[in-house]
Amino acid sequence: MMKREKNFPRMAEVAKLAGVTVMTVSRALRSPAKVAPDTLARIHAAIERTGYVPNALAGALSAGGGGKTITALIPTVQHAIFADTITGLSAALRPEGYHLVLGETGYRSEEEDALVAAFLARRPEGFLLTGVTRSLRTRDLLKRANVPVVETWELTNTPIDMVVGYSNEKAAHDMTAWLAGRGYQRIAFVSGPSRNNERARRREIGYRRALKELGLPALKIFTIGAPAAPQVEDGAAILPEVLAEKPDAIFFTSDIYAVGAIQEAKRRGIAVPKELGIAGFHDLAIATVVEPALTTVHVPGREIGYIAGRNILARIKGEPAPQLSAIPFAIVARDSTK
Amino acid sequence: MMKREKNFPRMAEVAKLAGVTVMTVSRALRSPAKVAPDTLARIHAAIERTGYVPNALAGALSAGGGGKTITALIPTVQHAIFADTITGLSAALRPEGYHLVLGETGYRSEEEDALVAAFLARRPEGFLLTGVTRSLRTRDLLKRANVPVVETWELTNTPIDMVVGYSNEKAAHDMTAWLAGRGYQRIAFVSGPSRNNERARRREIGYRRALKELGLPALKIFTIGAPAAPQVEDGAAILPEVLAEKPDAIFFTSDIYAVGAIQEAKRRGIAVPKELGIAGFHDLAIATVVEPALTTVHVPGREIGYIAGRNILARIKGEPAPQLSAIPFAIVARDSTK
DNA sequence: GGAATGGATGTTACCGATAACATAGATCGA
DNA sequence: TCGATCTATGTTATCGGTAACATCCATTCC
Repeated sequence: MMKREKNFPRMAEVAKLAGVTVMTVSRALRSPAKVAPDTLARIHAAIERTGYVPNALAGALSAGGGGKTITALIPTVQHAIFADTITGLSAALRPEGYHLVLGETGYRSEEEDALVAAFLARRPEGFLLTGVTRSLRTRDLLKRANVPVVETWELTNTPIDMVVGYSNEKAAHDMTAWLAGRGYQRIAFVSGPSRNNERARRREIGYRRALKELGLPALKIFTIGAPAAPQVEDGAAILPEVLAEKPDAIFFTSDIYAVGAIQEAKRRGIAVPKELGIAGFHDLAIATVVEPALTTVHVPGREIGYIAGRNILARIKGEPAPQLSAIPFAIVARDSTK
Repeated sequence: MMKREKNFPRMAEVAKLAGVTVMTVSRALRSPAKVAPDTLARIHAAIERTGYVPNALAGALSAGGGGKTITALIPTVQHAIFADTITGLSAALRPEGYHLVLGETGYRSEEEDALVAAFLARRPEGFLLTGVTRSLRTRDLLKRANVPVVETWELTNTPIDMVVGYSNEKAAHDMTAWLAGRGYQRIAFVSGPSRNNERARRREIGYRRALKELGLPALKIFTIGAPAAPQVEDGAAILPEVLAEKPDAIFFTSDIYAVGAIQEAKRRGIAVPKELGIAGFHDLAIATVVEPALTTVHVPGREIGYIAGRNILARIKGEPAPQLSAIPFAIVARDSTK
C-alpha cells in the first residue's frame, strides 16, 4: 500500500517520544495554553529531536479548508509592474502568516483557465487575478468556490468579487489630454499587443476619446505585435513607421517602447522634446535613466498588490472589504515632452 | 463540528449524481481507461454540472506526498535577476504540470529559516533556494525531508543536494582583470550590502584576488548600506566618496548603482570612460539605456531557474541529475569603459 | 468532607480522497 | 458446458491530522 509519505516523521512519533497522544501534540502546536508547561517542554524536545514538521495538507484537510495560502495569477513576473504587485501582496500577507502561490499565465487566457482550475484544487483561501475579463467558466468556478477573489489592474462594475485597480482608459485619456495641453497637436498612439490584453484595449479607447473631445486629428494607431515581453528595440524599430504619420508627439503604452523610440529619435537627429514629444506608461526605472528622462504615467503596482492582499485577508476574517478600490495613477512630467 | 470545507462540491456529490461510488469517480479522473465509456460520460457530465474541482489536499494526503508543487525562495521578486530565475523555473515546470509556490526572504536568513519550515509543511516535491549558505537547522531539515533541493546563484562543493549557478568570485575577478586589461590601474570596488549576502562577499574576494594577482593598488572598499532594493540614487550619492580615492575605474556590483554613478559623473563633468571607467554587474535592461552604455557582467538568471527546474524534475522522476551545474557568466563590453 | 469546578489529557469520528483487495457479470477456451 | 479469466465496480482501511466530547484528578468552597 506504499502510502507512507516520504521521510517525514509524523506527529505520532513525536507523541510517542513525549509520552502523550497525538492530540496533545496537536494542542501543543495550536493552542499551547491548554497544555501543561512540562508536557509542552517534553513535546518541544521531541519535535526538535525528530525534526518534525507538521503536515499542513493533513491539517488543512481536517480543519476544512485552505492552509493559509493565497494564489496570485499574473501574466509574467518579468514585467516589473507585476513583480511590484507581487511584492505588495507578499508584504500584506506576510504578517498574517499567509503564503503566496504564484502562477504565470503568459497573457494567455486558456492558460489562466487551466491554472485557476489547477490552483483551486489546492483550496487556496483567496485569489488575486490580473485584469477583469475572463472566461465564463472561470468566473463561474470562482464564484461557486465562494472564496475571496480580487481582480486587479483595471476597474469594472461587475467583478467576480472585488476589484483593485485604476482606469486604464482614463489614464490614457488623461495623458493624451495632458500632451495636448502642452501644445502637441498630432498625437500618435503606439500600443503593445492588445489581442489578449484588455488593458491595452482600454488605453486605446481612452486615447481616442481624448482626441475626439479635443478635436485633434486621429492618426493611424500602431500596434507592436511582440510575442512576449516588450523590448526596447521594438520601440526603436517602429519609430520610422510612426513618423510617416507626421506626429508631433507619440504616446507609447509602455515605457520600454518609449525608451527605444527616444534612442532611435536621437540617432536620427530628431530633437526630443522640441520636434517630437514622447510619453510612456508605467514609470519603470528606465524612465529616469534615458535622456531626456521620460514623461510617463505612474501606475500603482505595489499598492494594487498590497490593497488586494489586505482586502482578501479582511474577507477571510469576515470583515468588510470594498468591492471596488480605485487606486490613483499619476502623470509624471519629465523632459521627453515640452 | 463545522468541518465541511467551504462550498466546494465533493466527489461524493458527483458520484451520487452519476449513480456510482466515489471510487469510480476517482478512477474516472486518474485512470479513465479502467472505467466503462458510458459511465465515464455520466461522470463527466456530473462533474460539469456540479462544478467539481478535486481537492488536491486530500488527494496528496492519501497518495502520500506533495501535490505537484515546487517551492522557490528568493530574496525578492523586485530584482529582475530573480524574476528571471522564476521565469526560467516556471518554464521548466509548466510542461510537467508542476506548480510554483513562491516565497520572498527579503535577504534575511531568519526569514528563510521560517519559510523553509512553513513551506515544508506543505510537502512540496522540490525546493529552489537562493545562495548556498544557510543555517544548520535548515540544512538539516531539508536533508531529512529527502526532497530534491537546488541551491542557486553561486557554486559550492557541499550543497545540500544540488547547485546551479556560477562563481561570483570568478565573475568579479574576471571583470577586475578585464578592466586592468583595458589599462585601468586604480580600480575601486563598490558593493551592495554584504551582511546577509554571501554573493556580495564572494565578489569582493574575487576583486581582491585579481588586484593582488595583477599587482594593482588596493583601494578602500565601499559598501552601500541600502535597506532593501538598490536604487539608482544610491550609486550617484556614493560617487563623491569613491572619487576621493582617485580611482580611474569603478566596479559596482550592481548595474543600478553603476547607472547612478554614470549620471552623477556626467553632472560633474567627468568624462566616462576617458577619465573614469565604470562597470556594473547583472546586465539589466538599464545597462543599454544609460549613456554611455554600461559595461557589465551578464549573469544567466533565466538559465539558472530553468536548469534548476529540470534538475528537480529529473530527481523526482528518479532520473540522474548533476550535483553541480556551472552556468557561464559573460563580460559584456560596452561604452562605459575604454 | 463531599459536591462543584476546572485544568490536563485521552477517545472517537471525520476531513476528502486513494490503494488494495473483493466481488459480480460477461467472455472465452477446451 | 463449466471453470478460468477479464472487466467494471464496490468495500474497507488509511493518509496525518483536528473538532468535539469524555474522562480523570486536583482544587476549592460551604
